[in-house]
Amino acid sequence: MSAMIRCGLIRWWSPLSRPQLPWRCGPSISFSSASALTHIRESSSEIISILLCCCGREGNLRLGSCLHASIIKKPPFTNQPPPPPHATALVTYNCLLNLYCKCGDLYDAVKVFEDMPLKDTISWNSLISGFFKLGKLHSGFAYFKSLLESTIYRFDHASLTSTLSACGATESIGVVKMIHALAISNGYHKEITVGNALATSYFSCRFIESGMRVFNEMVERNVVTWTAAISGLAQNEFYGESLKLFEEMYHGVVSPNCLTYLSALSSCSGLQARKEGAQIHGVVCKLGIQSDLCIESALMDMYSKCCCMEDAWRIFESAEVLDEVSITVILVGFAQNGFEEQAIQIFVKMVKAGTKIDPNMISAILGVFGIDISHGLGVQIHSLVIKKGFASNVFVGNGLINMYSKCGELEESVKVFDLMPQKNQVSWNSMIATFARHGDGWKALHYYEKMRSKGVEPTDVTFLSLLHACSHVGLVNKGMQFLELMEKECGMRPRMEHYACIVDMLGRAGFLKEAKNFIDGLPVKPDVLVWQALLGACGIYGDIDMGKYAADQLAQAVPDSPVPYISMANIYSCKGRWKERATTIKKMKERGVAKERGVSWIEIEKKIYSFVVADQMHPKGDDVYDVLFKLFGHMRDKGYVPDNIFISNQDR
DNA sequence: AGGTTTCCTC
Repeated sequence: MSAMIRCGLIRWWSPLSRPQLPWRCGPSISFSSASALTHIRESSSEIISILLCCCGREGNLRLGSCLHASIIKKPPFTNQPPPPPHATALVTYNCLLNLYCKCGDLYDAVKVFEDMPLKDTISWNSLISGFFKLGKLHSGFAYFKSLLESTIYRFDHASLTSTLSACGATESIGVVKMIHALAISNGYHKEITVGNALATSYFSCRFIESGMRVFNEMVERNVVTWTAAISGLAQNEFYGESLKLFEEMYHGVVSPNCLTYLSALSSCSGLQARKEGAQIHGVVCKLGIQSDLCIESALMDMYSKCCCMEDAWRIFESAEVLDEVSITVILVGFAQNGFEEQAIQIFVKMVKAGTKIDPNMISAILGVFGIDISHGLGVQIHSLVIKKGFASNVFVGNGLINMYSKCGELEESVKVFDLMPQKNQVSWNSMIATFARHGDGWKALHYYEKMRSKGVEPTDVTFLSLLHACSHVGLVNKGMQFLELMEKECGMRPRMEHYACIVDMLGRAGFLKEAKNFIDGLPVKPDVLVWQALLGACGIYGDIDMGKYAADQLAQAVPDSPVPYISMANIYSCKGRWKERATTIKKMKERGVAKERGVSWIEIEKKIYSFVVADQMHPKGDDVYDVLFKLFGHMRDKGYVPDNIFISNQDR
């Protein structure tokens, strides 16, 4: 019996023979507890240790504690003939400790630890990593500290790596630096696992340079090392550097693994690097891991972020298994690439099919709501949120605020916000944006003050919404102050959107010269957004000269955009300069720039009717125009006069 | 290991 078990275990323990998939845990102990116990009476402590390890691996606390009981009843290490008894006792105790830690029973783990007649570094490490793996970081750090201060026991490389793993989660950079120093002074820094853990922790704490320094100075590097750096860079949004490193690895001696490909793909998503992403797609196909669910999700995400929904959809359709993540990815892809209807269809299908819904999917689908999606469905999703018990999720709450806000239900947004048990920066930003969107700039500023008084730090989006609010209320000085606050006090570099917002604000207030001066003084080359903002303002004030300048700049930036021509044509129209208007339109046509024709549509009893200007296609067109003219009559009687300012004489 | 919410102009 004992030989059989041992033989099986040794084969399984050997890393070479251990299958990669789908085995994730050890062998199962199939015999019943009772029969196990009868054997145990005669078993050696070695076998008990092995059995305890097995129980630990598969989380069999019941059988494990039976074994523990049998040890207490008849301690194997005291009656066993072969010495040395202490060594055996230590191993058995360590296995026991490991069992309780793995099963999450830290209370008994500590009891075993305290009762151990003899401990070694492994005992300490087991307990410390047990605490960390169960998220009891405080106790873990406390035991690590005791180990450091102990005069009897010495820490080793494993104590350092398991403690480092907890530093990443808490972003405790101080502890990372201390462990780094300890590692160097004790010669453990050359240990590959320590180097890997150090690099990983530095990246988790956003100390990118330190992480890279550790990586660069490592004498030996394995897949884990490379992957730590590639994913560390990706997680800190250094996508380009991450991909560069991936390329270096790919041409080197160490082969990437599944995790490396996932990290590289996420960098491609961040960079919207379709070409590189597709290359990795090819590589994973060659390796035969393209059907791994994680790889599939990462690929779909990459294609979605590169606006290639057809490619993303192909993967989704051919996927044999779907889960919450892959569904979320496709929902976000459709939602953010302007395919709101498709996203809704998939979501509704999933709900109807009884697919497991999670909060991430909900916040993803809430992203489809905009001005042209009816809010009836939004209300249904809100009730689903309450039914599923997701109402306290921050992401879901934020999604609901925005859904109501974009559907024009301001009070509902406020209600959701007030009821949220936890709010984050995005929640506050969403409220500020909501008020800005609804034209209540003062309320937006008020919520900003409230946000700061609660100790919540603003983000760049906060400032964007504030600038938006200032723009609509005409608070030019306040807006300029916010820009300064953002740069000087918060140390943030404004994005082009911020600059465009300032130009918009100055322009709306009629400060066209100041807007141009502001653009001239920018530290970066202005882009489309900025010129569009200036051009828009010229349109409001009918400034032909400035408008021409802005339109020229815009046409240079985006040669195939109709916007500069149409805007200029409109400015000429409202000044009555029909000749220049005609020349502008002619120029646009000569350059082959096409204006996309505006299409409107209406849904009546699940049928969609679309129509364009002066449409004659509808079979009941005459009746439609009849009603339309009657409505015009009513409008005129009520005192509403059509605004023909942009329409030239020939079009009237 | 893969995913989610906020963002100027119209």
